[in-house]
Amino acid sequence: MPEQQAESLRERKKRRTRQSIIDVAHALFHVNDYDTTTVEAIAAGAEVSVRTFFRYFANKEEVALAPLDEMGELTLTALRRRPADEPPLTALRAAVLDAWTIMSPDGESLRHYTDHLLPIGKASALAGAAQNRIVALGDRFALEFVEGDDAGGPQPRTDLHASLAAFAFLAAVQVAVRAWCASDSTDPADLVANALICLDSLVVERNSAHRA
Amino acid sequence: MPEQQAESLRERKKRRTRQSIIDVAHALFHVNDYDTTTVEAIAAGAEVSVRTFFRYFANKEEVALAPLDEMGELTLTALRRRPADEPPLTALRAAVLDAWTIMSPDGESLRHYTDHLLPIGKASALAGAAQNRIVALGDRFALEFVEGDDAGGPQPRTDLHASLAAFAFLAAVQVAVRAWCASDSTDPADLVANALICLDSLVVERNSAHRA
DNA sequence: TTGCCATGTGGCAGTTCGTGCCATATATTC
DNA sequence: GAATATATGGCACGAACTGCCACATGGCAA
Repeated sequence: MPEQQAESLRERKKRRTRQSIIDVAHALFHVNDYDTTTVEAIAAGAEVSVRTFFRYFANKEEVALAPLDEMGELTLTALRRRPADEPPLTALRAAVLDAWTIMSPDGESLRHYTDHLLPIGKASALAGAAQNRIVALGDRFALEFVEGDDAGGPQPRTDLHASLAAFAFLAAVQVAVRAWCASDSTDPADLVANALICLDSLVVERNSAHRA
Repeated sequence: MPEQQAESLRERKKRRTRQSIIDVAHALFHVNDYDTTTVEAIAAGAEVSVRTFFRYFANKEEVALAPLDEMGELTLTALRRRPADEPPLTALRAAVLDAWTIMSPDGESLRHYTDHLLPIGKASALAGAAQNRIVALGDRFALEFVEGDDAGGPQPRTDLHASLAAFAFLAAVQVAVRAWCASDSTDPADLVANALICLDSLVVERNSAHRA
């Protein structure tokens, strides 16, 4: 059998356990909220011990933000598929739209993503943790724009510009997401619309509205 | 006595206790690091009970980030002094430079600020909490650009643009701060230089460097 | 001064998150 | 089927908080 399953029984079990924990956790987050849901309850629901829970996830935040991480990976993958000579913001804009729409033709991926967005937006304790992940993601985005240059050493200017593009982009997405969470819409299309407004106005920001 | 002291004895004691906690905490953060410094040790150093510590600060992060909050307030004050017809990013850029330089002629304020920046940058646990404060600050910045308009109701487009300006600005500052923390410089002037690069390139981002 | 009231403080018990350690159970390999 | 590797569970423990109650201290009026 050439196309043997690469996953051993052990790995399959681990994968299922991990997914089970995620599912149970988010189900509980939906009923109660994040803060009042204890790790003990999640572990019990997933039929593992609390100790084992912490072997799969370093902390409670991590399981809550797992979907966000997934979307980050999707976007990073989409970014790497963009032509190498594209300006950073253009590439990032296209990448996130790819990750949100094209990469899930039925829109299920985006729906699955937005379903977990509200609980995150409501739990203020999660906002900080989410920002941590976003910073890490921004650094990886930035790397895409500097690596490949001749010298491997630090290039302050280039690094600054690459980081700036990445984090300005992430700021735009976050503004869109936060506005979407604050609105009473549950339609992912509204989120995309918000994101388009923000991303488009990012590059023409210098001409934007004046103060009140 | 018309110019009587507005502060009662009680308020003076509270202020001193609060400042004492902050000072002791940051001194300890400097010796050990943030994570290994216990609230118990801080409370003991400030000669208050742990219970009282938590009456002054909701959590350990809050005392660590107190200097950051101060600088945020300074910047917000500086922003409000800018002419009302200035474009958002221009006003924000001027405001933060004012807060960092002009508002403390001797540069002591900025030095005092940067002294606390390194410990924050090193403690990853603090990064998330810092982001929380920054988000709150961004919202207040954004309010400066929408309030005063005729209708008090929500104006999605305006809000999006105002928020975007605020958070893109904050992203630029953060990139500058992070780069400064990552470098081995302890000179506040280098931080200002970084910030200038980031803020200036933010408005011309569309013409910036291409991918590797 | 004396007394009353508001408020700041300390101590203690208890909950939750998170970790180190060790014994046990389950998978993999030979 | 034995030897080995790895996953799991249980327990004890530390640290961050919180609620509750008793006490002390400052502010104020008679």
